[in-house]
Amino acid sequence: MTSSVKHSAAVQEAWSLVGRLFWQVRPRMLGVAAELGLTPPQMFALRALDPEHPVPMRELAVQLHCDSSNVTGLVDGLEAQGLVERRPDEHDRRVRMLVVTERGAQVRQRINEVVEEVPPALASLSAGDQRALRDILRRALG
Amino acid sequence: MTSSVKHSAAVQEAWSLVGRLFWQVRPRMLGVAAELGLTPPQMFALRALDPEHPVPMRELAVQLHCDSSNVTGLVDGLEAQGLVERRPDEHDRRVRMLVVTERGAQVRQRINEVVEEVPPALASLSAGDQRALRDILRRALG
DNA sequence: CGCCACTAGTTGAGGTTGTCAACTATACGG
DNA sequence: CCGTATAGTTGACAACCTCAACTAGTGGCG
Repeated sequence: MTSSVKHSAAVQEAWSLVGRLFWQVRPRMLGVAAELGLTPPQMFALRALDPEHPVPMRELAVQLHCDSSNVTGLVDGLEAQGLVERRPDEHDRRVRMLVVTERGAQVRQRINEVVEEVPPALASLSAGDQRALRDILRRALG
Repeated sequence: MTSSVKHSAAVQEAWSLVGRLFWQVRPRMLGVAAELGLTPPQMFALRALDPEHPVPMRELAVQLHCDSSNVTGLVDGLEAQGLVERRPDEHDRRVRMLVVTERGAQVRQRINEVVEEVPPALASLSAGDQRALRDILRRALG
């Protein structure tokens, strides 16, 4: 379905280097999940939630690109560990709002610390390169 | 365990933008796996193999950062679809070399086309930015 | 009001992933 | 030749993920 599109050799190589970057970071992600007693999907789910703004379960399913029934299980796990609560919605009795608990917020914070940890390859760049990289990516992603 | 390290705001933001890039691409990855009748892990496994240079199963386990017993199952799946063959090694009768079949190589090619497809955000950069991006990432990843 | 189509979430079946522990077969050093 | 180490498989078990079926609740429309 996806068709081959012509790309410059430069951007092609850049993209492949970005791929290597992510591959390098993968073990760290799995590590923090294990450290916190979460499975990777549970970790992504918690990270996708916002402690300030509860959302319906459906919303989480959309953000994770998965089926609602899958979210049921994920949330079961998070709720069992006291990281998230299902709270009935006031206006629509069908929906359950996902509320991040106090402890859930702490765990989520810890996850974010690790996820946002800049990989050594990037950290070792010169200050100028770091700024240039940021500026280019800003232009790319708006 | 992983501790917070000081990073410049610039590289921090750059890294977070890279994260957004990957999130954008995820659906495409899942899509091509489905299109080819593969599960994502099977797809990664096939992609990790080199049609030119067969490797022992152990080697694949290392590259995928997973247990050998897991590789057994993955390879079972790929072999059942005729994409990979287990071939005895000449020098060590314990090891099975993983040989990508003709059809396996075609499927792998298709996977790579999609994986290497540069996301629109990067493709829309100016030629100069594309080259600069490549050069910076080269310096980062050596 | 009363029907009907639609939506949120759960449940259960079924296939896959991933880990660990136990096992077989083979290699290799002393 | 014996002991230790390694490659791969198997089985048990927990989790993921999708689909189809179901319940409960919503909201439009005659």
